[in-house]
Amino acid sequence: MDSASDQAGLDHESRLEHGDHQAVRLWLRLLTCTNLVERHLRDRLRKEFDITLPRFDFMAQLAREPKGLTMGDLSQRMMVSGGNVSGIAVQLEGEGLISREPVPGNRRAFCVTLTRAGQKRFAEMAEAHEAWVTECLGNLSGTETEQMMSVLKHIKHDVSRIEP
Amino acid sequence: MDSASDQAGLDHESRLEHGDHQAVRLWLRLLTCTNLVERHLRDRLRKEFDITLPRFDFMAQLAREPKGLTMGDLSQRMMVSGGNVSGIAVQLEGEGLISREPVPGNRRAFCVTLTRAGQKRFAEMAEAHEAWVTECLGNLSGTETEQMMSVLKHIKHDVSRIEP
DNA sequence: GAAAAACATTTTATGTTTAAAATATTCACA
DNA sequence: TGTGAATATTTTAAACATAAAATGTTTTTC
Repeated sequence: MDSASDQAGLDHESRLEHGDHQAVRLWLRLLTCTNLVERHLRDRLRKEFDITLPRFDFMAQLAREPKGLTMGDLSQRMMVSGGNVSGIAVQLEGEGLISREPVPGNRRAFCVTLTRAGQKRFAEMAEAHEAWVTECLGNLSGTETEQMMSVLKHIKHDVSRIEP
Repeated sequence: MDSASDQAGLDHESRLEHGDHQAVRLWLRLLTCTNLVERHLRDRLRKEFDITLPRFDFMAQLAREPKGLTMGDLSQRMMVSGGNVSGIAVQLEGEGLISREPVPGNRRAFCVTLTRAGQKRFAEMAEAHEAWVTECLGNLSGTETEQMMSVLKHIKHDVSRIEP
């Protein structure tokens, strides 16, 4: 067992040298690359529209669902905690960009929607945002984009099988 | 004027439908997927070693450079702000995992290194970390991994050409 | 029908992250 | 030299994020 699973005599020290195995190297590059794009988008959103990325995401979710979403829906779609969503909602409501109205049949939940002002503001931001994303990822060939989409799907599948 | 002309809802709606262009969809999938893996690793690091991802990254950078790094080096390599690195360093120093010593010729800078205890602790964590990453990304075929590495390199190149 | 479980959200406490200001040191150069 | 620019780091303030507790509402179950 020892000699079989021991990587051909690689001891602890050389594991450090050669330790950056394929998967780890891929992970580091993936992380670096995503952070690079994310930072770029965040900086531009802040500079051009004075808004943060989480607030933009919040509005983006609502823009896709004109009928509105509950706080729980938003938490789930944004993949952040409920308390987090709650805090952002207070701010956006204070700025008049969203409204929270009680749901007729359920006094626990709120229905959150973009206000008219919120829709207008988001439309401007979304257009710019899409252009920035295209600037970052739009130079890939059709093949590259498809490969990327496919492999990411594969990764997502693998990871979600672990998580439970 | 309101009733007749203001029913331009279709315009807005169709923009939403066709608005998710290729680049944006790729970006959303990339972001989701990276966050999924990152969250998985963070949870396990916290559960198994009671350490945060940033602290682990901090130590990982030092493990690669036994001669030590300055705070600025660390900030740059970790791609986070200086203030952030500063805060983490205080904590790790308090736990005896790193040491900060003045640089002979430069009284501004510190040379940060892993202590003996830090090296030992990191080695344990790194082994588990690599296994977790392999669990997430190790099921890809050789072709998939190569495609991913190649496309990510392309993206990184494109983005860094924008930033200035 | 009342107690218990589940649900939806907010509050609280703690910690992370950033940008920007502050502090201190070194370098460039007229 | 001596003044200003550049460098290295820390501090500060605000936004973001989470987990856990608290609040109020609905549903289940006996």
